[in-house]
Amino acid sequence: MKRTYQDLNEEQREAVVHNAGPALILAGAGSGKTRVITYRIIRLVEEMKVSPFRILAVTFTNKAAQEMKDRVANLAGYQQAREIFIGTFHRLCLTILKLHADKLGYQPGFTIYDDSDQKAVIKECLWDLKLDEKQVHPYAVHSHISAAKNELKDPKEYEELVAGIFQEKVAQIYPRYQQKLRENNAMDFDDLLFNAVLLMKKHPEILEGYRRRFEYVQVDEYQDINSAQYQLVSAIAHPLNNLYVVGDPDQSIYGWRGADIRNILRFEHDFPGARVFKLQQNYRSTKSIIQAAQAVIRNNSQRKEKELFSLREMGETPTYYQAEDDKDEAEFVVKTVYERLGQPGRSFRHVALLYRTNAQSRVLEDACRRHNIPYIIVGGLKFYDRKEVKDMLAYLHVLVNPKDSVSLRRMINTPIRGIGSGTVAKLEENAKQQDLSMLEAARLAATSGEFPKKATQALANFVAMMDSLIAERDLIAPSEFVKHVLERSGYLTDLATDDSLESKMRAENLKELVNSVLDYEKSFEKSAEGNTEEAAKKPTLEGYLDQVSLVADVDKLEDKKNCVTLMTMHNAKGLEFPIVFITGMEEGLFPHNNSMEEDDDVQEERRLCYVGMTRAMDVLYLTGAACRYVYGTPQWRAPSRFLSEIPKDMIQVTGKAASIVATQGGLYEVKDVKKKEFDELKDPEWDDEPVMAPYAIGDTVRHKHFGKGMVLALIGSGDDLTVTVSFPNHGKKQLKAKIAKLEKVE
DNA sequence: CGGCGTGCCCTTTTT
DNA sequence: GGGCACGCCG
Repeated sequence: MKRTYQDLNEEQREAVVHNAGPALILAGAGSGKTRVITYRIIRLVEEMKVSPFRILAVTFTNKAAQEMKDRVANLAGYQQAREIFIGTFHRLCLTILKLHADKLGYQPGFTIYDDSDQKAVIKECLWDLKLDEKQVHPYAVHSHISAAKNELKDPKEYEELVAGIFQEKVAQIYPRYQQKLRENNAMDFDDLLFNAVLLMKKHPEILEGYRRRFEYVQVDEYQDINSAQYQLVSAIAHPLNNLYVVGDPDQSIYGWRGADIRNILRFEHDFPGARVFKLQQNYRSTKSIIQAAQAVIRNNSQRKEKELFSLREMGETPTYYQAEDDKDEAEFVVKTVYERLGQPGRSFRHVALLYRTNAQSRVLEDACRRHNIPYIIVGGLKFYDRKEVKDMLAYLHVLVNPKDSVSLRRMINTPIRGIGSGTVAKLEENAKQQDLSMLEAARLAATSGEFPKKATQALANFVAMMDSLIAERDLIAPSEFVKHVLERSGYLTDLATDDSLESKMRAENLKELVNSVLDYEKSFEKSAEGNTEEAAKKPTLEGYLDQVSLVADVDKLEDKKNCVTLMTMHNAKGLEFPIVFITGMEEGLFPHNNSMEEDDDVQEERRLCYVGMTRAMDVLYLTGAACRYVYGTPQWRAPSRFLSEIPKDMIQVTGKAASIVATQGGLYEVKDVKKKEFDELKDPEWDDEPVMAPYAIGDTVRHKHFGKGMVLALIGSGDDLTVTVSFPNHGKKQLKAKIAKLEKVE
C-alpha cells in the first residue's frame, strides 16, 4: 500500500519522507510531532521495507510511548507495532540490563530504588561516615550523585574534579553509596542509564549486537536528553547514523535533571550532513494564545530560529487576574470554571489548573472541594508513595530480591511483630561484620541464641514466614500471591483491629494495589507488553515491580473521568486542554527564587512558562496573588516578569487587589474590580481578612546606611516581617523590619 | 519495646 | 502547613 500522507501538511510531509541519515525535526508546540514520528515509523516499515524489529523509538514518558504504540498499531496493524521497540529510555535500559546483569556483577532480579529508598541509603552512608545529616543534606548529596551519573562520572572521576568542602563530602559518600546499592542488588534510576552505557563500553560485542539490531533510531523530546542518554543513543545509532530526532529547544525544561539543551542546539555539528526540518504551524491554539506565548519566549537569547504560527481564529485574548491572596486566586479560578461550564460543549475535563510547585495545589484543591468541583491531581503524593502501599511493595521487593535490605528494614516490623529497633540495629551490625544480607543475618540469629529469647522467637517466626512466602512466590499468579502476602503478613488483620476511617482507607488502597497487579496481568492477555525480548512472556511478580518502578503519574492519566486536572507545568508537557489556568504568576514563585540568579535558569523558567501557555487550546488565564502563604507565613511579591513581557494589547488585566500594583516595569493598572460576584459565591467562614503589611511592593523606603531603595518583596508579618529591598548602590538586601526601621518615602 | 507528643525545617520542578 | 526525627513515658 502506498500512502499519500494527505492528512499531513507540507512541512510535516517533508519531514516524514526523509530517508536515511541523521535528521533533526524542530517541532514547535502543538505542531503534530507525534504524528510525524509515527508516520515516519510506518513509512520505514511499509515503503522502505525495514523490519519492525530493527526500529527503535525512545520517549521520556510511558504515556508518550503508549500513544505512539497505539497510533502505529492503528495505522500499520498490531502485529507490526509489537515488533518495534517503542519505550522510554529507562525501559530500554532496564530491558538491556536484565539480559546482561551478570556482566556488571548484578543478578537479574535486581531492585530499582525510588527516591525514598535512595535517601535511606544515603543516610546509612552518612551514618557510617559519622556525618551529620543536618549539615550534609541527604537530598543535596543525592542530587550531586545523580548529576554525576547523568554526566557519566563514576566515583573516581567525580573525586578528581572535586571543588569545595561539600563536594569533598560527596566524593566520600558516592563510592560507599554505590557499594551499598550493589550489596542490596539494587540500582537507582540514574544507574539504569549509567550502567547501560557502561555495559556498552565494557562489552563492545553487546553494543555491536544492538547496533546491528537497531538500524533506525527515533528519539522524541530530544531537547531533554542528558549526556548519558546522548551517549547511549549515539552509540547505538553509530555508524549508520539513521538517527531521527524530534524536539523543541523552547520546551527544554529539565536542565536541573541533567538535560543538556546544547545536545539539540549542536545536533548538526555532532552529526554532519544532518537534515533539519521545522514544523512551525500550530494546530492546537488560537492565534491570540500563540502570539502571547511567542511574546514571552522571544525574550530568551539561547534559541534556534523558529516562529510558531496558528491558522486558527484569533479567539479570546488571554486574561491576567491579580488576586489579593492565594485563596482569592483559588476562588477566582473556581468561579471562572463555573462560568465557563455554562458555555456549550464545556465540561470539567476541559480544564487544567497548572502551577509551578506542588505545594500550590492544596489551596486550589480546597477551593474545588468547597464548590464541589471534581478534580484529579497528577503528581504530588502518588499512589505508590502511600505508606501502606510502600510497605507492601517492600514485602514484595524482599521476596523477589532477598538481598534488598533497605526494603527489609522497612517491613521487618510492620506490622509490629516484636522485632524492635534494638534488634534491627544488632542484625545490621551482624550483617555488616559477616558480610551477609539482613535476611541471612536474621536467619542465623533465629537459631544462634545470641539474641534475647523473645527476639529470637520473633525472628524465627519472621524468617519462617519469609521462607514459606518465597517458596510459594512462583507457584501462583502474582495477584493471588500479593493477596496471600497481605494475609500472611498480618498486615490486613492489623488494619482491621481499629475501625478508624484512616485504616479503612488504607485497606482500600491495598485492594487497589491488588487491582493494579490484576491490570498488569491483563496487559499480558492482549500481550500489549509488546517487547519481544522481555525475558518472560508471562506475568511475574518481578515484572510487575519493574513496571511500578518505572511508571509516573502522568502515564496513568485517563481522560475518561470528567474531572478538572491539577498538575505542575512540568507534568503538563505534551498535554493539551481547551481551558488552562496558570496560577502563581509571581516573582519568586515563577520564576522561582532558586532560579532567579543565573540567566540560564531564568531562561529555563521562561521556557516552562511557554510550555504552560501553549497547553491551552481556546482559553488561557494567568493568575497571581499579591500575598501568598508559604510555610504558613504570608509573603508579598510582585507580578511575574513574564506577564510584563506580553504586550498590553495581547492580554486583558483584571483583579481586585487595587492596593498592590505590579512593579516589574509597572505595566499593570488594576481595573474592573469584580468583588461583588465573588462574595456571592464565597463561603463566608472562609473569607478571612488578609494580613496587612506596613509597606507595599514598589514602595520607596530609606535605610540609615543604604539610603533610598525599592521594596521588592515582603515575608512574614508583625515582628517577623522581612523586607527585601533593592538599593541602587548596595544591591538586594533582606532586612528585618523590626530592626532596620525603614522609613517610607513618598 | 512501642506509642505518642513536641519541635524543627523545608522540596522547585521528576523518569 | 506538615512530615519527620527525637525524646519521654507507660
